[in-house]
Amino acid sequence: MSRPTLADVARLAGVAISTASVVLNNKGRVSPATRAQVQAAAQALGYQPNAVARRLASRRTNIVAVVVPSLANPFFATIVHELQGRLLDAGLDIIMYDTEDDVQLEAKHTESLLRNRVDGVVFIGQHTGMEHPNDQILRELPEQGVKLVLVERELSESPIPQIYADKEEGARSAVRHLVSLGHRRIAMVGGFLSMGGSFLRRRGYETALQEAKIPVDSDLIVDGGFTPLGGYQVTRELLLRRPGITALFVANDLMSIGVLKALQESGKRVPEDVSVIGFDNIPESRFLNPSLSTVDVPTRRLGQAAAEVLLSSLEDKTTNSRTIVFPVELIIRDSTGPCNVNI
Amino acid sequence: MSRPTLADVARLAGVAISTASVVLNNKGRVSPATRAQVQAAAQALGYQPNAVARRLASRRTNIVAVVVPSLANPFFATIVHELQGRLLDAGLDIIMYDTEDDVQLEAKHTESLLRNRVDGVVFIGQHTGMEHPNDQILRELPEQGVKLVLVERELSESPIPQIYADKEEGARSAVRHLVSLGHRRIAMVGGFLSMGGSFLRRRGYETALQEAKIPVDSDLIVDGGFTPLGGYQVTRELLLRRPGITALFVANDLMSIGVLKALQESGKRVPEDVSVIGFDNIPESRFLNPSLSTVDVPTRRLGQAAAEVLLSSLEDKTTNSRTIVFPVELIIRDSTGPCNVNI
DNA sequence: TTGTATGCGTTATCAC
DNA sequence: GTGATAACGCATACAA
Repeated sequence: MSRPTLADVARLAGVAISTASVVLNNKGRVSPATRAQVQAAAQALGYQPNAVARRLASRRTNIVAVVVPSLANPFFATIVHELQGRLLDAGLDIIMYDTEDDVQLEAKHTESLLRNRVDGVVFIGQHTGMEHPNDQILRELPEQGVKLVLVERELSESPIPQIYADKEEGARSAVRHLVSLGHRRIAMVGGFLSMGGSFLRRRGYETALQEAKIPVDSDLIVDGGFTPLGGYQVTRELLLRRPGITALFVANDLMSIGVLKALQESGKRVPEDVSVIGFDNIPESRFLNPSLSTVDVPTRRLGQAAAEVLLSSLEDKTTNSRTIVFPVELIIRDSTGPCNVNI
Repeated sequence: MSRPTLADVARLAGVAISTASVVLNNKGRVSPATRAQVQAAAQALGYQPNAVARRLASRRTNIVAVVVPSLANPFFATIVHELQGRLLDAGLDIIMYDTEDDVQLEAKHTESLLRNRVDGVVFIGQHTGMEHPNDQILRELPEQGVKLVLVERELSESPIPQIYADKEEGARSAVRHLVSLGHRRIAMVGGFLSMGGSFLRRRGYETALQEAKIPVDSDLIVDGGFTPLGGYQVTRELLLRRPGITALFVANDLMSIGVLKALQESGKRVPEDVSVIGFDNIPESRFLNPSLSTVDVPTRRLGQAAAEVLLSSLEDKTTNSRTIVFPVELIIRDSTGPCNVNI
């Protein structure tokens, strides 16, 4: 037979459907006797409430959508991991949308999430420094009655809560660290530069250079696509074009792995000949050879904070719009050292 | 005003609700004229069908649940990434459950997915070599009318489709590679050994040793918890306890990073003094120092295959129970070399 | 081709 | 306390 419904439970318990509903939801006052009967009946039938029907009737889905650029990216996957834990704890269901870094897919998924009448949505992205094609869609979500939280994604002049790490300051302090070691020819390996992928980090990089009276040479800024292979290739190419560089600021640790390899293959010692500093502080950074200086990003806390903000936003009727910027920490290990080149 | 319903559309178009429904679902025959009217009305109102109501009425949710041990684990995250892409393409929604490697949570999530009346579920796990506490729950899912696919998780004597990589054979060939290089004191760094986390790899390891007439020394089998830090710690400890080992088979590449570090710190050269071979072939392995010999696991194809099997399983009424074992490939790089120790 | 009527499984608002 | 009963928004079998 098919799955038991509330009607089946009520019939077996000898009560009305509404009574059974009240009991199973711990709502109104019910006599202990009938309460026990209903619970026994539900137990006996192995009754599992139909969440779909419940949603339709209650006008609340208890679903939140999580929109993420790519689960294949450990940085985002970690955020999602933390995020979903809290959300699940709160009894919510999570519909996951992986946009695969595709703007069109993102828009499509937004429609889908709307059709699903989700109560809230967490949008994870990357600061681009420019208007994102889907920004307008995001702005409209609250009007549709959907609670929204942005993680690592900016939306200017908006009351929507935004949560992100202070990557600009992180980049600035990383580059200042290199400068303080005497480096002046400092390259930057970014990711998705044309799409603004490492926009804030680039701005921090440039700021730090300017503060040190070092001219910004856009020829020293290359795009490694955030992958080890990209970091490797782009560094090889950079080394040929600009053999004089003594330090690299790399926009994430994953790329740094490829960067270190390229350096090593070309006979450059790290940090004696060239210093390298990464970004993110992924678990493996500490164990690279040499261990990687980097900037620690509190990835997990980003996810936790997003969950908390959304949760409270879901409870309150108030449109609380707090924006949280997490500080970032410079981690100095063995891949950065004094500049040994006289200029 | 609230969101428009099908009734609103029908009213504006001057037709019956059912007609509007038929038009928007491309079902029965409708005259081009009314079709256009309905579409225009829907357009004008910005109508988005309510997926919840649709599900309740159609007795099909078009939702599939994905249950994964941990999204923080890149191996699983990659599988999920591939998986969800196909599923989303097929117009399905995905409810994600991260069990955080917790058996109880997994059981709880299974109830939740049942309440959601999902059409199908993809269970991702790890071969444990033993009965899993939740195995019984899995066996019952099909009875509830839920299509089920298992990825990297075994369920003995079951018609449920199972998809996994041939990790046992991979481990065997990895260890045989070490043996062919003259190694005899070969340690294994596994993960979650007590929970059977690297069960198949361990079996392959032992088989290869036995084939080479090398006695299995359980003292050489340690648990690194699948993390770089774990690999590092456990290797340091192993080196103290058993300085004579000349090769290590490591159950995943992530741990290998820590293993290499520990070796380097203790003055061992790789591969001159000690050979190391990993597992998974993650993108960074090629760029480690030295580049890591490993076993390539077609992670992405696992996800793709899971999607395809579930999709066809969702269409057919037939209980097609195909089990797919993906072959695995030995990748020899610079971290393995001839044994230079006379025994 | 189009419309009517019923049902999907709950929640929620009332009377009783 | 308890029980009818009306939504919830849509799909679908059937009638017209």
